[in-house]
Amino acid sequence: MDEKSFLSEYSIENYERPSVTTDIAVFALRYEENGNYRQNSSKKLSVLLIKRGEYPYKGMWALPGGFLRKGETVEECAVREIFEETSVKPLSLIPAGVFSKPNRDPRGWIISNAFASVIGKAEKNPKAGDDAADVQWFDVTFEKENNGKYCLKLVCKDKELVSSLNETKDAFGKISFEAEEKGKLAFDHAEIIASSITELRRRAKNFDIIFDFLPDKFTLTELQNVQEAIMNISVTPANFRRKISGYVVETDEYTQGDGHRPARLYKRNNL
Amino acid sequence: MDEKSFLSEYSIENYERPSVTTDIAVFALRYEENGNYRQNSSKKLSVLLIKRGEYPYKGMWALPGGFLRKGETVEECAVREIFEETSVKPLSLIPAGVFSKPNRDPRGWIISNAFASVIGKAEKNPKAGDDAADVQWFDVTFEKENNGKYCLKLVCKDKELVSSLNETKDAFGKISFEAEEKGKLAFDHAEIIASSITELRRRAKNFDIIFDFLPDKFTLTELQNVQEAIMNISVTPANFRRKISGYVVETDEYTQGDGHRPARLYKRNNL
DNA sequence: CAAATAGTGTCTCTAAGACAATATCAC
DNA sequence: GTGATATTGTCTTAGAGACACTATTTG
Repeated sequence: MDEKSFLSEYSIENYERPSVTTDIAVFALRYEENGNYRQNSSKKLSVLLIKRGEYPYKGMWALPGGFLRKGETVEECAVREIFEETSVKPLSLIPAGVFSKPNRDPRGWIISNAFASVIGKAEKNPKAGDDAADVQWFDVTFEKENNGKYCLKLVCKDKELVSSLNETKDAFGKISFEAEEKGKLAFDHAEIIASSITELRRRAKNFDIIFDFLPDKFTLTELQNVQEAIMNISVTPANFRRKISGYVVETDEYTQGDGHRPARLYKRNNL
Repeated sequence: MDEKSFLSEYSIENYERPSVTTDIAVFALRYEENGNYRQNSSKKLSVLLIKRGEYPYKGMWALPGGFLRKGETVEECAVREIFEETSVKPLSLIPAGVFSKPNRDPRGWIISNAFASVIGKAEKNPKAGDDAADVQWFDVTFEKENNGKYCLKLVCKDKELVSSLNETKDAFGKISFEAEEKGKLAFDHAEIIASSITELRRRAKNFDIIFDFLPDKFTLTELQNVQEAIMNISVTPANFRRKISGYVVETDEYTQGDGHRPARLYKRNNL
């Protein structure tokens, strides 16, 4: 028997198979005006959530996502699902882990490929797709508390979803999060969001994805605000500018009409 | 209708599903004696490959791996498959990407969760499992060449598997490898090995996984050799010792009978 | 002018890398 | 003693962080 005849007789149907999905934590910055004409808007990290219109977890909030189709990669699936459910096109796609615990989905054996994703300021006008009752941006805070637990807080106007997570290490030292209390979040999505933020922060540290949050041209202060919002830190401008200098190129353009000194616009240094 | 009755009527069988596998690049160090009683053995990074006993790719070399079973996570699947096929138990398991291109497997729609894994010196006596015709450790070199391409060379005694890969960036800037010429490696395993080595090197840089290559107690020179073998670099001992000092704890034991000054044994600093 | 942000200069401290020097064992 | 590795010390340089200072705009 040769390979060709082996393959013609081979039936993949003989084995039980799981369903495969992608879930995507889409991040953007929300700009909050503070009523003072000369003060810059403050920036908050926010994540896109869908209110589930169908069972299971009907009425609860969840990440956009859906089933992998034949002929597409998990990355293509992620982009398609984001667009179908929220009419938003992402600028980046960062693997955030595979979630495959046997009982993570009440519908059955379903494993999820998680991604963190970023869209710029301009494109953030989500429309709810067919399956979703609502789509909203939620402000994100994710912090370690004094008791060693992590608190994930998602806020949208009057709605507040709070989860408490433990950091766990498996036998191989891999760190992940386990939700002790997941608030009104569907499935294991609190854990996926926690992993996504961790991955996002790791990359923001080396200026890896901060550019995706901004238009082509931006001021260094804006860029600094992005990093600060993602990582929940505050940096001294002089030091930030020194560190970022190799990653950006200056243009001849400046901001205008802000009630204070204009700022030079920069572009990313694509090296 | 409530959630319970929704779930009782829900049939996951209505959707077409892929098969899901794990493939694991198991790494260890091979010690090469060089015939001089006072000289330390040199260390080479090696990866465990299986000679396929069945179609497809019968007779070619492949990574150990296999199908995900119901009730296990992808990590558990990886550990089980390594043990079944090679009788080896890994010390670490590092996600190295999800490979889901539609035609990556001639048997059909099969997506693979790749892992890089490490086993210590002691446990490296592989036995071939049922499906495998042979199991061998291959010395690994993986380098960027002058023409910008990457060369993956796997050597075991007289056998030499050479692959040439291009570094590709997808629309979102994610870097992966595409095999131009994959030698005698089955499936897309050249690409998986390339991604695994990249991930391994990234972690070795922060001393993240170098301890897994050694027994509990080790000398600092051994530890340095591990990092050098993985990353294909050479470091000045004085500088390595300073950098590693926070990650290790000294013991009162020393090596003996090596034909040169004894070395203090250290343990990992589990903090 | 006042308020706010933009941008520069400088000091300190740490860490990385290069390199030299000394210590200790087995034969 | 010789040849090998083990271990420590020192010099230089690059970079991070803290902080003070100057520059520029709009109402």
